[in-house]
Amino acid sequence: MKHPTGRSSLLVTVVHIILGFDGQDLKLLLVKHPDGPPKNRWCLPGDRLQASEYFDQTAARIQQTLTGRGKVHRQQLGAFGPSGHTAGERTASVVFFSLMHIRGEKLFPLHNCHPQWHLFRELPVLPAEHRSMLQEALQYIRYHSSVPPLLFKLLPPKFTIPQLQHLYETVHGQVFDKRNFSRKMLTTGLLVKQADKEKLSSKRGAYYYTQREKVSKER
Amino acid sequence: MKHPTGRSSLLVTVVHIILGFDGQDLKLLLVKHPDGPPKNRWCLPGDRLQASEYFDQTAARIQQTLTGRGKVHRQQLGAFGPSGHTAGERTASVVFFSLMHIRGEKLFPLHNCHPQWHLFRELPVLPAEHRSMLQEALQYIRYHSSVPPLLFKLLPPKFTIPQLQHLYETVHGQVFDKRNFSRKMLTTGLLVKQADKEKLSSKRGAYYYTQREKVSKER
DNA sequence: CCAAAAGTGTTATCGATACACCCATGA
DNA sequence: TCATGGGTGTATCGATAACACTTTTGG
Repeated sequence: MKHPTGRSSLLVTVVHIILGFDGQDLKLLLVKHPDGPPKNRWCLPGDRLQASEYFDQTAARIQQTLTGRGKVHRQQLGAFGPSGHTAGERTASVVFFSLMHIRGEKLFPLHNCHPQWHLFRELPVLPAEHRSMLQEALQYIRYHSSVPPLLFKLLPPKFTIPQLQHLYETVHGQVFDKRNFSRKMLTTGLLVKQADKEKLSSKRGAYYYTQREKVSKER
Repeated sequence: MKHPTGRSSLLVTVVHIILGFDGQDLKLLLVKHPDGPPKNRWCLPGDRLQASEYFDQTAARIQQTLTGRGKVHRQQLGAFGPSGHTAGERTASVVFFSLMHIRGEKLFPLHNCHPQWHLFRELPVLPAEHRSMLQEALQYIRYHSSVPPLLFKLLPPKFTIPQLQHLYETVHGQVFDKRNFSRKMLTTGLLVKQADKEKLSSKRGAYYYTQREKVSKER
C-alpha cells in the first residue's frame, strides 16, 4: 500500500461540522479559542489525530467530547488543502459533518475551546476556509436530503410534521407546499404517528411522529 | 485555521483511480512497482504531495505523468485511513478518481512504476485497501451517473449510442432497454449527431455523435 | 437471402406539482 | 367567535418503464 517513501511534513487535522436541531431551529456548533489562533474567534471544531486513531474516530471523539454523544450520524466530506501554501507550516484538514438532534444538555470544552450552539441563520463570520467547508457540507446535504432521508438524522425522538417541514425549509432555504410535503414524508413509510400532540406552537396541536425503528427486509 | 499544535507523524499520499474508455471497453489504470512495496504487484497509482502542492494538484500531476494528459475530469473521493494502525509508520491516503477517454497513446512511468490499462472486467487482485477505494469510487459513479451525465467524461470525441449504452451497462453491471436508453440520452440535448457512421462493429453501421460544445445559457 | 446489430413509437404507470377548504382550540 | 396553525383530497403533467417490429448491409 505504501508509495515511495518519505515523511510528510504536513499537519493533519480533523474538522467536524456538527449541525443540530432542537425541534425549532437549526443550529451549528462552533468553538472559540481563548488563546488561538485564531484568537477569540468562532470557528468550526477540530483536532489532531491521536495515536492509532482513524479519521472517523477522531471525528467521533471530537463530537463525544463536545456534546457527550458519539452514536450519531457522521460522514466524511473529504480532505481540504493543504493550506499555508506559501508558509513553511502546511495544514490539511479532513472534514466531517454530523447531524444530531439537540436535547439541551450542556456542552463540554475541548482543549480549552469554548463550544456553543449558534442559530444557523445568524452565524458569525467564520475563517474563509471554514466557510467553504460549510458550503460544501450544505451542498452535500441538500443534494442528498431526499432519497435516503438524510435530514431525519437531525430529528429528536418525537417531532411533528410542521417541525420537519420547517427543518427542510431552513436547510434548503426555500418553502414547500405543506400538503405535498406531508404526503411525501408519510409515504416513505418511515414515520410512525403517535397518539399525543405537541401543543406549544399552535392551539390545535400537531401530532407527534417517531422514526420507524427498523425497515424489515421485504420478502 | 490551525488547531492545537503538534506535528503530524503521518505519511500522506494521494491515490488516483483513473478509469478509461476506448470506445469498446472500460479500463482501469494500474501500476506495478518493480521494487515495491508491495513488490511486483498491481495497484492503484499514487504519490506523495510535493512541496506547495494541493491535493488535487498532486492528483493532476500523477495523471499528467502517467497519461500525458491533465485537462480531464477529476474528483476527490475522500481521505482513507490512516492505515498501519498498529505499526509505527502510519499512512493516510487522499483518494481521487478521474474519467477519461483512451486515445491509445503510450503510458509513461511514475517513479519507476510500470503503468498499464487493465480491462475493468478482468482486474488482478488489488491490495485490500485499494479494493475498497475502488468500490467507493464505483458507488459514487453509479449514484451520480444520471443527472449530470458524469459518464460522458469517459467518451472519446466521437462515439455511438450503442457504445455509450455498453459503457453504462459495464459501469452499472446491468442491461438497459435500448429504446429507453437512447431516448433518454438524446433528450438531454447534449449529443450532436454526425453525418458519418462507425462500421466496425456492425454491418449496418451506427451514427457517430459528439458532445455538445457548450450549453448556451437559455435564450 | 439471411444473420446481426441499429433504429424507432405507443402505452401504462408513477411520482411530483399545483391548488382550496375544513378542523380544532386557546384566548 | 375568531384568529392561528394543522390537516386533508383531487386533477394534471412529465418522466419512466415495458414492449416488438422494421431497416440496413456484409457475407
